[in-house]
Amino acid sequence: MGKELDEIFDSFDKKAIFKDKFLLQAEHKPTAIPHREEQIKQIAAILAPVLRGERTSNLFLYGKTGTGKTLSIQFVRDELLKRARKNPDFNLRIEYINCKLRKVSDTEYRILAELIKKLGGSVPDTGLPTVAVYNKFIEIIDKEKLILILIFDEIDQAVKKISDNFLYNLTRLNSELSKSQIGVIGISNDLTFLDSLDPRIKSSLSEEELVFPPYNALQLQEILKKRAMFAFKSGVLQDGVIEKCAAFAAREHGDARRALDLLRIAGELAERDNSNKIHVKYIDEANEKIERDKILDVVKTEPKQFQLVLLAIVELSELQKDKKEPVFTGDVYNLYQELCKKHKTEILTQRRVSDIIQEFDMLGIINVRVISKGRGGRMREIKLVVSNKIAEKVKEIIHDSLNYN
DNA sequence: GTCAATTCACATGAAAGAGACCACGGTCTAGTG
DNA sequence: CTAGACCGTGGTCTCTTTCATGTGAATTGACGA
Repeated sequence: MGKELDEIFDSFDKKAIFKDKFLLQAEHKPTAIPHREEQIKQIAAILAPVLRGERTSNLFLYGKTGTGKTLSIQFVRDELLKRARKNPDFNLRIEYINCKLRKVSDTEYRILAELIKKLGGSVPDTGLPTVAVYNKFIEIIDKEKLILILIFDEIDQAVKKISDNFLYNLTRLNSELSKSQIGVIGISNDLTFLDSLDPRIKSSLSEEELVFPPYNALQLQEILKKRAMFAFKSGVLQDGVIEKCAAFAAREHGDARRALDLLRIAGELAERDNSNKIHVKYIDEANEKIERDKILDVVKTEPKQFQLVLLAIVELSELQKDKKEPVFTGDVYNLYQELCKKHKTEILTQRRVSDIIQEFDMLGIINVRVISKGRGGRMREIKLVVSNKIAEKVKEIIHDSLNYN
């Protein structure tokens, strides 16, 4: 056994593939962001007044995932902070909050708590009235002259969960501050988000707007090439690998992050195979692996009731596959009830299951469309978007986790 | 045949309850001098 | 006398139920050509 392990470790030691894998990881911040020069300049121009200690216009950024929004804004942020340090007249703080992380920001309370924590205060996780947290927030900010810029990434998620008067409160907060000033930057990948807002909030939040268009395949290639040059040893990339990665990602609305992930995982797969070259086939494998990991991870961590609902969906779509009939809400609910009985679990109402189905849609495991069959009623048409192989795996996992507790 | 009303099977919303967690302030207890 | 243990109250959170209202088009049925 020891010898075998040695072999495994040895082969990793040789590092046949990577020179610097970190360059391909999502956390890596490149020093240059290709094809985003224009946006960066504009952001900088909009935010520049903070260097004089003035409030900036609120700013709103759109763009699909992986179009460089977060990267660009963080780039500008770092530059601003670098400069502002030289000016002792006031404090500049730019805080970044990702509203997608559930633990951080499912509620108004938590977002505020998170902000306060970042600003050096502390708030209990629960127990205080929200108003008290607001007051504490204001108190902390207004202690001294502070120019505060709040960046809310994926702000649409937060608003969906909370309601938009959170944003209203926030934009109105300036009037309660005597010394300090707050600027808000919202980032959203839902292009229709602004339209769904209350007009008053909309106008105050989006004093400035900026759109990040998706990268096209050529741009993606360029980005990948730049990174790959330093991330991989020379000569490990087979011809066409970059092109294929770019093509895959371009299909996914020009998602650069996805492209980089693909490349990195393809590299890892090659490494595991003891290959010293990344072949095109590894890209396909990597693509599959990303999908699989994403879904299996979700499935594993989902609570029992969710798993039962998903199991019902998976089994039904299996049944219906030959007939080419899609699955509908009612079918799912019926089977779900049976499964609950079988596993001695209490049965949730249809109302709740309806919501659960919708959550699976948002997680990207199923595809949902509301259709009307005329007098036959109105319901969701549910399609599983995972391959058969993964669906099988999902079933296995759910069965396991249901039987073990 | 045509057109509006009807009807189905849910979707979608709003409100509120249950049970868990927690902070805060007050009261009680035990250890200390 | 004081620090810490121990309540009770009131707040939040998540998950869920209950009640209410909305909805798109197939079907129905009355109507007129």
